[in-house]
Amino acid sequence: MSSPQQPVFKALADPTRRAILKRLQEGSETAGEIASEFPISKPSLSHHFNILKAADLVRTERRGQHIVYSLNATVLQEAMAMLLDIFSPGDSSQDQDNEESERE
Amino acid sequence: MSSPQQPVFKALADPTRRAILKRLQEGSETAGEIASEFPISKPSLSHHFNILKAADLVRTERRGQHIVYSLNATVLQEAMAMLLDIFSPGDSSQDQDNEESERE
DNA sequence: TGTATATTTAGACAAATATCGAAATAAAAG
DNA sequence: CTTTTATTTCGATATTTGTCTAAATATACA
Repeated sequence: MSSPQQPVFKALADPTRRAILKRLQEGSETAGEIASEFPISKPSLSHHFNILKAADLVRTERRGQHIVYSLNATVLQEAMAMLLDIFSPGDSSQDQDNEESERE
Repeated sequence: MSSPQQPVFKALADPTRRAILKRLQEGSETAGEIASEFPISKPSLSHHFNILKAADLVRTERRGQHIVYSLNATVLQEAMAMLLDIFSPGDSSQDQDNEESERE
């Protein structure tokens, strides 16, 4: 319960971080491997990792010198559930074409 | 195809804007009505409206002096679809407990 | 212990963002 | 045409964000 989604949506707002998540979906990777795939510096990536960790979107595991990052899909699902809730609150009847409720 | 989701996720990153979307889900409202529900100034709200419009998350309709805002649920659905794609790319079998990738 | 490799932290800086009050625009009403 | 009401645009400002280089920490290994 009590999912503080602010950090999750903040984390998802950056394209680099979304790309990291997508990459991690295909399998856990070390920080260095991820860094080698992006055109930004390792400290910058580390900064993004911190934001993803703060949002609980990724988990880390030390393996020798390496730190392995892996995806936490549960939080991603919760974020989706919250989006679902926005456009159909507590009900499954989503009316895609939101007709004009003429109330004054 | 070709959904430029950057502005959508940026728009969803702000709690005020998510609250606006949630409010609009319950029915279209004029700018003034929405503004009266939030503790920030009307120019600030107008700024948020612009961001939501740029992301195509809301539509507007002039009605006399008022401007009526309504939700565009389709774009919200597309954002969810993209989240879905992050944690299970092109497949529907979502494994909630992402154990250490025994897939290739 | 000392050196190499992997990753993070510290500090700085430019760009983006959220906010405001004041002024501008648009439509309605007198 | 002037005033009133609704909303946006303008200009300013403080905070947050993404990025960098340099330095620090942590582990492995000779």
